[in-house]
Amino acid sequence: MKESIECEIVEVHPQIVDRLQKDMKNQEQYQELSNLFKMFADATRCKILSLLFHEELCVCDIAAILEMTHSAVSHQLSVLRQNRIIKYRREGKNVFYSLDDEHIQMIYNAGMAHILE
Amino acid sequence: MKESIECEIVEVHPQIVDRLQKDMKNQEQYQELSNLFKMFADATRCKILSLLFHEELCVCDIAAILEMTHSAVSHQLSVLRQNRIIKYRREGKNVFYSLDDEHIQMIYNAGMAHILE
DNA sequence: ATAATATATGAACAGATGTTCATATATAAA
DNA sequence: TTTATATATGAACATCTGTTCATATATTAT
Repeated sequence: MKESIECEIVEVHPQIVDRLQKDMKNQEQYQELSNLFKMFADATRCKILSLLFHEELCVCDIAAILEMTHSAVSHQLSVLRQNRIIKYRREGKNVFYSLDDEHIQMIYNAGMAHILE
Repeated sequence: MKESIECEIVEVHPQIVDRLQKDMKNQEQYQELSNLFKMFADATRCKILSLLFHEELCVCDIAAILEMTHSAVSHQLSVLRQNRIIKYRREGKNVFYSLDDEHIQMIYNAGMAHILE
């Protein structure tokens, strides 16, 4: 704690700290942003999203493609749905999922571009 | 388990499943992609990155700006460094951190565009 | 060499996350 | 209505994650 308190008083570069601290005022925005990225921060969800880039799919097909239980897939779809990443449409017994907006693919592609460089 | 086994045998749309399953072969790539997004999936790391978009900064300044302990900041910088998101440069007692490549800001901006829509 | 400052790091801990299992709901067919 | 199929969901559990605390290392000044 000693070093911490001293450094807050002494501040290595006070003008830099003062200037940049103003950009940090919107705490909620960073929380929202990190929550968005959290949706991409799991391999299963990345796979689901990359599948939905092709076409809308029902839970059963996604589970079959990924060789996972329906429950695990449904839970992840629920997370993605609650975070407005995907939307759904019921058709008889099936529920078809698709992307909610095209920003999602842009984020995904930006990440993929980094991986593939 | 019953439903799961039956559905893997019956497969709701076999041709769709067969076709899309081929894209799923590169499991490692999805792991790598989700690991990349994990770097953005924490509010503290998002703040650190947004600071480094402006200029290189030392640990002490980042800690002062974010009003966090040096230790917490240093741990996060260590995570970002190990994942090649940021690089560092020592100058006397200070260690200055900066972005490792410009893809990082593109990913961040794509996420921010979604938030701000 | 000693002290001070800046940063790094290991261990511990609490909280978050993802899957599984069991069960519930919804729709359609018989 | 009963049965089968598709999906959803709550609880439990193990694992992962982020912070704190204590301590270590590195550099500079005295």
